[in-house]
Amino acid sequence: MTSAPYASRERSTKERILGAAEALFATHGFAGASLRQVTAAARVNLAAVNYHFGSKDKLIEEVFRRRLDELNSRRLAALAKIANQDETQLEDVLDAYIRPALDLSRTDGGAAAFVRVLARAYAEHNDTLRRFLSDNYGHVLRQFAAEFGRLLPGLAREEIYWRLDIVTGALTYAMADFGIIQRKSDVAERDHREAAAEHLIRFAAAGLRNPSVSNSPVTR
Amino acid sequence: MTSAPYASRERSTKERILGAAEALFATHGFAGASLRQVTAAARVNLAAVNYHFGSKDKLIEEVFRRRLDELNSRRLAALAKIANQDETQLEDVLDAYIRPALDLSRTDGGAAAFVRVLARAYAEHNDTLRRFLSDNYGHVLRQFAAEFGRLLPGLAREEIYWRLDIVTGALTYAMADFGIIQRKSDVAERDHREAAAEHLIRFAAAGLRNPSVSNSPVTR
DNA sequence: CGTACTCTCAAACGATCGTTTGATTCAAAC
DNA sequence: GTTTGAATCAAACGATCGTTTGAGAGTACG
Repeated sequence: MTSAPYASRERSTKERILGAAEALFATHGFAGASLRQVTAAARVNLAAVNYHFGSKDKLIEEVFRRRLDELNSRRLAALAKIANQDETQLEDVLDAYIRPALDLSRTDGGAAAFVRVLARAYAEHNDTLRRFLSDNYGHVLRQFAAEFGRLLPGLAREEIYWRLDIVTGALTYAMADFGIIQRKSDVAERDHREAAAEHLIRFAAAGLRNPSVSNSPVTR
Repeated sequence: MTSAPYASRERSTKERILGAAEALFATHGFAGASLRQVTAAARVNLAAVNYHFGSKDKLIEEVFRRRLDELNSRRLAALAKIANQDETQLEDVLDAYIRPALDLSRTDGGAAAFVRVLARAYAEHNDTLRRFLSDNYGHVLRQFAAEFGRLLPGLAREEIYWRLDIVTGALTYAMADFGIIQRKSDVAERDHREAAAEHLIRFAAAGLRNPSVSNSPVTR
């Protein structure tokens, strides 16, 4: 149980599988990446996946849980530093929401692939996977919504959620590097992400500060 | 060639395959939906796909081309009505960009599934598919960027593209119905989409109108 | 009629999929 | 030294995949 005879020679078998699966799922999708590809990339035996995780589906779940827990705790830690303080600006809360996500997408060591896995999970529209995300995500969203509501007292709670939803959409898109903006070859990945984060925060701040309209349709 | 003996009895075999493929690709992904599922749903023979389209990859391409051409022409038609006119508001251009996309996502008859296929295509991160989208999409984006630039003379062209990219992200997210906002059971699908479009347009207008900042980091 | 051609169909092809099996390796427990 | 049990391995399992085949149905044209 606690021995793990091979554990010290490098990263453990489980970790190598998780890393390889994360990268391959991001590139080829859950159905598109086979366990043979995963185990070959991780340089472990094919049977190791079913031995350590039970099945391919369980492996997918584990890939999610590992990164999502880290993202959630980073976001909440950043929020805790600024919540309910007088000098807190709207941009600070957006920063706490956006930057951990974009940071995760540029971490080396395999985490970069996760954001595309996450985006794909949304696209999969798999209800069980969706509920899994909602369960591990809902309380974070509620805490951010509360802080946004404090800084934007003129907006109804439902309006807050509408706008936060828009921000999340743009952020998800940016995380997956979907964008049409081609990073110039002389701009480092880090700088590009930083520019994306700043643009997104400023854009979102302006959108969130927009005064609420009563019930009229869009001005035409 | 022109006879098509079975064509008149219902929709053609090709059309039935395209419709079924669109729906199943959206639900299960390109790799996850098999040709046996597609042909069973379309009530055609398994070999019909390879006969009419050549391969599964060609079928995927055709699913895209059919809907993308329609979206592009609708957007350009809406833009042509308002471009380069004195009384045109920023919201009008956003409407021309956003509403055809959201309309397409609520059209019955199968088109609704396409938006999720489109979102998935982004997530797939397939370079050939990406280039295909860029080729059939780039000129539309440039025309919109030109009109936005006319209405926002204070913004550099690169800044326009950054912000338009953010709008596209939020729109893609909304099209796929990824949102965290749960549509209430007493709200019709149409009304929900309409509310999403209006929120998105207002939010994006505020974000676009935000004055450009020189080179300083985000206000903290 | 016969010929030509398009389309459909059942059946099978080889390849690859996720999973299971049973033997083997190796470190720790006794 | 023997036993124990976790971990790894090659090999095979049945199922399903995309694709191909060859025969047959149906229409149009001479």
